[in-house]
Amino acid sequence: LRVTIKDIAKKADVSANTVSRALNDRGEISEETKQKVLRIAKELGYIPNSLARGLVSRRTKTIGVTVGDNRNPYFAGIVKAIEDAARERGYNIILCNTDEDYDKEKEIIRLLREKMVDGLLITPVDRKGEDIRELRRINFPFVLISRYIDGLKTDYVVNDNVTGAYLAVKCLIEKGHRRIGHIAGPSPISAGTDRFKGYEKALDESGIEYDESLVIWNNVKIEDGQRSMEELLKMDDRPTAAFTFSDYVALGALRAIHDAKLKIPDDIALVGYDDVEFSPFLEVPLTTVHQPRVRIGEMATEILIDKIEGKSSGGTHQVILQPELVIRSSC
Amino acid sequence: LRVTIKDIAKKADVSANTVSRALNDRGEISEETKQKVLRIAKELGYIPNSLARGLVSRRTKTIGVTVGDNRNPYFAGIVKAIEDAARERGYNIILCNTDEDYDKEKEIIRLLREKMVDGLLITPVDRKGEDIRELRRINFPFVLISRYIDGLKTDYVVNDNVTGAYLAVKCLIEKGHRRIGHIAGPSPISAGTDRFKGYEKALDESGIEYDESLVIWNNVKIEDGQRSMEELLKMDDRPTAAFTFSDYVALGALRAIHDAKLKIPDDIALVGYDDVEFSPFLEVPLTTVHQPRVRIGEMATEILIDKIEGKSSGGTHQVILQPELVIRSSC
DNA sequence: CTGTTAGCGCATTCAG
DNA sequence: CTGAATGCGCTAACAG
Repeated sequence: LRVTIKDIAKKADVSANTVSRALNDRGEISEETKQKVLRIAKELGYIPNSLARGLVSRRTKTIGVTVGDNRNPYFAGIVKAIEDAARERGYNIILCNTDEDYDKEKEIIRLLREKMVDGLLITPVDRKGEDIRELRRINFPFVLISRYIDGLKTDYVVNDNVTGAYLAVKCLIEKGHRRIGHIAGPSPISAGTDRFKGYEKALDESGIEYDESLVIWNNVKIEDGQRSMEELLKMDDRPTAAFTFSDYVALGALRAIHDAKLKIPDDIALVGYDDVEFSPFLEVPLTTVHQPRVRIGEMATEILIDKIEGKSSGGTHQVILQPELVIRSSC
Repeated sequence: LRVTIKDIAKKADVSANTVSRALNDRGEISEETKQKVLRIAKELGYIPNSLARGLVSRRTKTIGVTVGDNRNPYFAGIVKAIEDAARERGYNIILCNTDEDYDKEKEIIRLLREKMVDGLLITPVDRKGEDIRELRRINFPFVLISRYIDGLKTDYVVNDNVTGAYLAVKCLIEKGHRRIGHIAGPSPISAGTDRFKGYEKALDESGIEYDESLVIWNNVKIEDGQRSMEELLKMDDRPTAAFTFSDYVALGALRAIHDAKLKIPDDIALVGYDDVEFSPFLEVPLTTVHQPRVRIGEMATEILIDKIEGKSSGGTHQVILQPELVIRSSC
């Protein structure tokens, strides 16, 4: 079916090896035969077979990428940056969604290793991350994105979620809010607990007592945000403000607020996290915490590929970017 | 380095072949040796090598996916649906962004064929699509998504863009608008010209003369939408309404309108296309045309994998879904 | 400068 | 029921 170097060899009346040399422009070969082989290869519409090549070179030039859900514009931006950076260096990406499910993540990583990806870019779904620790143990190349694993000394590119959340909630407090809800992320995710810590810290610093009933965990999807905000709103002593785990989740919160015919920020103030594309354009422009998605994706990719190709400067790369509060009208 | 069936064979004191049989649960093999092999494989932490397997089976269980830009929520939704459906059937996806560039698309398709993907899910960037025609010619499995190639009888899943756009513009006309701008997509893309046709048709039907200066082509990114809307707004006889190629592009238009301190829909009405996640939550909820992204992604994936696995019911699958106008407050 | 040999890891003949 | 041989397409090592 597909034309191989053997076919070219036959037609060019040389050995398969010579064809290989011509195509890869490697080893000694006369300009004449090289040109001849190249010409015939083109005539025959030759396309190399990466499987065969990878089998011997032990390189596939593809990296695995796992994110929670590529529809979340935060992840979408990172994935785009990764894909651009990877292709720039000759790599493709296999994209997988974990849906923030640990078993799924484990399965995905196993599958990606079967496919012999050269490395992994992972947004781990669990701070414990036994699967990730295993990767570390066997020295498989990977870089964590946006989240880390407790006590694991490994490469990652994250942002300072504690500080980011702290800034967000402090902004709310400065506007006079004392009862502030938190529509939190999943607690197994480092970004979830870190943003919660920032929330706690801001309250604590202002002498506001922490009220457990104001924190609803495990919000990842839009519907999660809606349900949680509905819950917050039907409290007897409902909060006057809320900090959501992400802008994406805030979309659901927005719907709940809208359905309850409440006004932002007068009835309830809102602050998100991530600063995604749509955030400035919402019904009321969303105050949020900015993260440089392009840089995050690019850096993680560069670190990973350098490591794969042995160009790593040694040592572990632990990048912690400083987030930035973007104040708009929702608070 | 990595443990192979040979390693297992040695330890289990059987031939490599027997190991292969045990692992794949195929061929005759005694329950006893099978269990033994399986146990040892697990002990050694064996992970099969898909490259080797693919080299002989001529199957990689991975499909290539190209979209314009995975950050556009429309594509993001489709990609998520594809990934889910593909994994359900044991496939992974290699995701590539074309940035709506034909040369990039060509290069991507070549690369994906090198990687021996079993099939391709493509959002082609050009109605002429010589590269796609070539795929058809050699009978390589692929399904087009959201767009088609002129006169090419091949599988695709699209929506009726002419009708969708027609409905959108008619809605504007019914509100009394006569000068309606069109922030159009790229003209080489079938969806771009088809939505333009729908626009023209609606005008024509209402006896509104077509004014070329009201149509600005080639809008794909948010900034494109902004620039084009700015252009529309600074016209002497500026339009009182506009129809944008996509909701994503409408985001940019929104910024331009906002910067010009104009009100929607009073100063200028707006209608988009796609009905993405954020559309109901914008400053003024966006009237738009709904497309079922999950179904589109799922169907395309099913059709492709059926074809790959020879389960195709024969004939070409040309699915044209009917779009639905979703009226909100922007018009 | 070029051809021959061997092997990457696995699955598929075919013998036994 | 199991083992030995062969080959997928390509590259690397060694001859010539």
